[in-house]
Amino acid sequence: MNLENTQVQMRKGILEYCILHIISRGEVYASDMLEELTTAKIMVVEGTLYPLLTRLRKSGLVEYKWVESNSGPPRKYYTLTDKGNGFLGSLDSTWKDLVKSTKLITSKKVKS
Amino acid sequence: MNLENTQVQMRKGILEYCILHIISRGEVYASDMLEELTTAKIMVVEGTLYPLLTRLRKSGLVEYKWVESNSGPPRKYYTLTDKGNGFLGSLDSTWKDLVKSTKLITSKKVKS
DNA sequence: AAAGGTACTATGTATGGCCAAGTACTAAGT
DNA sequence: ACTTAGTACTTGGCCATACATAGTACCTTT
Repeated sequence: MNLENTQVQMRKGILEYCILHIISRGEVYASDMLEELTTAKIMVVEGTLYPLLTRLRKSGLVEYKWVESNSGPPRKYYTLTDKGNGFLGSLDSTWKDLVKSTKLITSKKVKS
Repeated sequence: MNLENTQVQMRKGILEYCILHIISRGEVYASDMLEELTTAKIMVVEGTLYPLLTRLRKSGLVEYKWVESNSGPPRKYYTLTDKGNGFLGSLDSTWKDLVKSTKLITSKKVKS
């Protein structure tokens, strides 16, 4: 039980939420997402992102289409399905509740 | 990949953070923690809490002393160690960063 | 002594993030 | 034409946590 490990655990599920949000804003492919996540200081590696995208697709939350690139191999451009949109809405609520609950716990003063 | 599952994943790591916070405010035993977590709408069951407390103890973040109860078996009252206090401080930063990063992602407007 | 409640323990399952190695395609250098 | 480097995506295995479930131990009440 070290710090690094706990930080990893804290990210669980949140990544999925962030990815769905990014995709909801327009067609993107994996490298776009990695860039945006990195900018937001959420470190992610390929081995995490690609399996996650596969899970999302298998669950019918996202879909993709191949698009040719003029500087490398073709890319999978992802978009949200209707189901994915509904799911994202639920996650919004879940996340807000979680932040609120945590704030309640962590901002409580020492009992007198 | 259903909603309930994702909600469980989102909680990972956060529970540990909340528990440490609760213990940091004064001596408590398991049922006290369960009550406070439930009040904050963070649902936890015994099967999750007790193993977590054991992990925290084995890592030297918390310690406990037995205290007799006048209405049942004796209880383990937990307190934070110095190490636990330092750890909690780091988690505070980690959590704040995570919330900030998530906000950055989820509040971004659709690209024009 | 029996019944019920409280406090804690132990075992097994599932999931997701991560590492590491690998495939496939394109573009540029020689 | 062949090699090298870079980009995009895939796959298999490992680990830690949350949870369900069952079980142990102790105390009080009747």
